[in-house]
Amino acid sequence: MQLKTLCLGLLEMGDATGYDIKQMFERSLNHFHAASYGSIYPALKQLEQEGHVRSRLETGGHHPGKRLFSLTEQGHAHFIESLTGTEPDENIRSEFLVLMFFSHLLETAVLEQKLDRMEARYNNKLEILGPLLDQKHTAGIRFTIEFGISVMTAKRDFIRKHRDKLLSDHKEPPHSKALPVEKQR
Amino acid sequence: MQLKTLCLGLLEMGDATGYDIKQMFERSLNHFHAASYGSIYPALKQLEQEGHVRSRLETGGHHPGKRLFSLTEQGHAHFIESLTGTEPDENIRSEFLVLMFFSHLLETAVLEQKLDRMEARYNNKLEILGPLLDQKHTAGIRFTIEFGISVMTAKRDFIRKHRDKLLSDHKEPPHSKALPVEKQR
DNA sequence: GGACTCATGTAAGCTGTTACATGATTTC
DNA sequence: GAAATCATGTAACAGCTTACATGAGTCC
Repeated sequence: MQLKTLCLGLLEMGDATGYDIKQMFERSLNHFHAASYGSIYPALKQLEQEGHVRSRLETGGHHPGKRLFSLTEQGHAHFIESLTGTEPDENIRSEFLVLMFFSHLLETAVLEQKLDRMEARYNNKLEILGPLLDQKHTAGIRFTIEFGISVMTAKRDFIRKHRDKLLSDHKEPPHSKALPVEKQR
Repeated sequence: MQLKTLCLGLLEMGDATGYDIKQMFERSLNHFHAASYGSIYPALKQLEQEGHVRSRLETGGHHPGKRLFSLTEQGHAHFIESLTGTEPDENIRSEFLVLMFFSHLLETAVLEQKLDRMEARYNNKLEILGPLLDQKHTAGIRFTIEFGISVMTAKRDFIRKHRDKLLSDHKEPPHSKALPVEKQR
């Protein structure tokens, strides 16, 4: 699924600026889809050329010059069609697991640091997801949040459970130069 | 992390052809990183230009013309450095969760189909991962397989647990045209 | 002899990121 | 008045996928 399609979907929830859409990505879709301004603004522009959205420049108010986008009938129809037609799937690219795959080539201290950082990262994501449950959501959105929490928890707990054994069984790789380990921020 | 770095890593396990590397991706890294021939062969070519790998054409044997790649000292050093320097992280792009996010816009039958297909997909991946545990692996590789199994299981079980409630609470979206649902393959 | 697996590679192009460039408004 | 947030956009280019093109060897 392209970003364009997703932008269309987010406009189903109400008119929004490019900035607003970026916020939604960061707040609600963060754990399963990212997007940058450099792709959002061009996507919106293209969608307008294709007639899927319309935009108007705000004149009064606090922020004159703001460009508010809204979905057209055509855009709505197109979105539903795309949704129905997309196969449920996932793309995962885990640098963490790559690191683990080659853990026998890492120094023990480095391996330990990677495990700890990843655990912290999962904890961090859980701390962001948790409070989202207090808000009102559609059943589907709630599903995505709870799904995210379940999966992050499984990942974090897996690290917690296997960390010590992995480290105690670990041997220093040959030719390791014992460089100082970069400090955790 | 770039594909080039990963190819270097796979060559740490022994000399290999581009084809072999593709096989490794499909067999062992499948659940956390994909790669196509169209990216593997150019990556290998570049790595050779950079002096990180060397290649020789097989002359005798069953497959003359096979190009076997091997890591150079420089390539090894570069790989270790890259590994040590990469932050443990993940990139997720889940079309499934996008679908769920907008589930209120899907017809009940379509939603049901998406959930079932995703569950089947997770089951499928579990069936591939399970037998990998019977083979001998480094502790790190075993970690990635078991991690994958834990996570896939959590995802599949989440769907199983929430499927019925989501479907029974679900309302047909307005203006749904009740098109026939594409049959499952 | 047909199907499948092994094996290599290129070209076009899609999709997105990073970094840059700018400026108004709000909060402290 | 400084910092943070709100707000829009572009240009360069990275990185990968898809589809194409080809051919030998193996299994049944």
